[in-house]
Amino acid sequence: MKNRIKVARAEKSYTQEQLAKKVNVTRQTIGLIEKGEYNPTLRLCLSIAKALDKTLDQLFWEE
Amino acid sequence: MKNRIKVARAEKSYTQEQLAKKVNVTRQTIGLIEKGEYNPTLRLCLSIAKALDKTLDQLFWEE
DNA sequence: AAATAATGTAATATATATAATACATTAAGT
DNA sequence: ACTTAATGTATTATATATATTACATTATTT
Repeated sequence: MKNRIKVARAEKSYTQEQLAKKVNVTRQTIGLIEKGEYNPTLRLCLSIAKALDKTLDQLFWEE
Repeated sequence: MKNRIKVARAEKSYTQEQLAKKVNVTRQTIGLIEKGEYNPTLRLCLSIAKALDKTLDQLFWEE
């Protein structure tokens, strides 16, 4: 489950913990999602996208 | 978890069962997702989008 | 109208996303 | 170098996505 969350988060200068708090998950969850080792739910993907001012496609779509 | 799967599926003239088979879930799962009562995983959202020749944003993004 | 296909829906079971806690490591600030 | 912030990672627990089975209802076809 590759994605571009890490870069988008860096653009906003958020720490994993800050983003986690914004989307109501733990820092660990953000960390694992960024590593691509997680298969997050749509609701969480939508929250993350909005928190980072991106769309789903910008973060999760490929090709 | 509102979405536009049902319309996109109709455009392709797929039954719920046909779509389910393409993305390796049960018909019930597709039905519940279409009704918006489900919070599917990203992997499944990606599979559905590809099966229907849409992007994530086209199916799941709002505003 | 009868038969069949498609969809709705409910109950229980299983797989897995996420939480909670904890400790280790790396990066940044002083 | 030392201190602290940020991130990596592992373990166990919990919540929930999905499967399975089954039956009901609605739409379609003949």
